[in-house]
Amino acid sequence: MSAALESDARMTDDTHESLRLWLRLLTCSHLIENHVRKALSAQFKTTLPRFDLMAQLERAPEGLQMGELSRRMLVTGGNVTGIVDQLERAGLIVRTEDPADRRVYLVKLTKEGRRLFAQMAIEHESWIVNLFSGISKREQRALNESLSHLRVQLTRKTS
Amino acid sequence: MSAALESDARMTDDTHESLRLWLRLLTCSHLIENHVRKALSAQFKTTLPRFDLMAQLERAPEGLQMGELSRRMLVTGGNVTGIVDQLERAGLIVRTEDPADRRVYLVKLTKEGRRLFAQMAIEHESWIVNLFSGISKREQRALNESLSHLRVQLTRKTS
DNA sequence: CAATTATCCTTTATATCTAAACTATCGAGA
DNA sequence: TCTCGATAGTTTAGATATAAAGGATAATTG
Repeated sequence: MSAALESDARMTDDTHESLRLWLRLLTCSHLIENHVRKALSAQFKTTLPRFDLMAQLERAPEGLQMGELSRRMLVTGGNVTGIVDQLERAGLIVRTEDPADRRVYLVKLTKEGRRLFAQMAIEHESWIVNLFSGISKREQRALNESLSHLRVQLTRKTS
Repeated sequence: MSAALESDARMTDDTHESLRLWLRLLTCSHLIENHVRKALSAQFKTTLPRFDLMAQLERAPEGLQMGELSRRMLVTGGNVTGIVDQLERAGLIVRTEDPADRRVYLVKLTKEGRRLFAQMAIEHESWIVNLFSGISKREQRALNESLSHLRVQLTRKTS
């Protein structure tokens, strides 16, 4: 991001390292995101947020509340409302009312949603495996370890 | 993303590792992005894409073409048009005409843009250093190394 | 139990973002 | 030169995004 100042004498080595790390993290994410977005659009006429939301629901067969979807997807509630509207209109998910708490919806995949997601997930797997195929399994494990650690720290610092 | 299928017997270890890696990469990016976005909004009433665009220009004092901004920021040309419009309206950048090629604009920071970006960059540095302060310098270096390698592979595979 | 506060979701206004179509200009050949 | 394909940038329509305000329901508390 502001690697613009990387050569600034004021910057310490730590600053240097952290800024570069952030820049690279963002670049890698965007490259993968753009690739997956195009593939989802070309092969399934759908979008990354919709796929992401369906993936969350696939992992939670009992259904999820709107707020829980918002937390897991790291986006605002209003955003979730919009994506759920689209997927519901397409018949891939349903809002189920909770008799115990009338403020709440339980969102679930429909049978058609589960069927379609299964197809998309298989393709998605192959795209990701291919994108990461250039780096060794040992290095992937090391990256996974470090990013897991980073995620914990970030969750602590940004919550 | 589709970690939904992580327990699927069909999945190899490689699939497992790559999917988890992609999921963690995306999560870390979003956590940092959201934090920086809120800080930019609160302290400078601006947005991440605008900051990003100004950072690109700061690194290129001679100015950049719209298309070059698009490539460096990993977003579409139409998107760059919109962000440049906003920043130009705010007096932070200017479109300069190129007499040699009338299709082209050279976009540059104004004096006010450079002044404001310098302030923002200092704050931005401190946010990033803080967010990464939970992991050791040695681990940051290792992450940097691996992500650099990954970026090369991704650029090859997604271009 | 009535009033207040908190929670859940949606709506609104605005800013990104993409894909695709469009305009203007350049450059390479016939 | 004239045409045609390539390049640079914008515009359009539609889907994500946010922040902030609003509406309904639940939970708390005096």
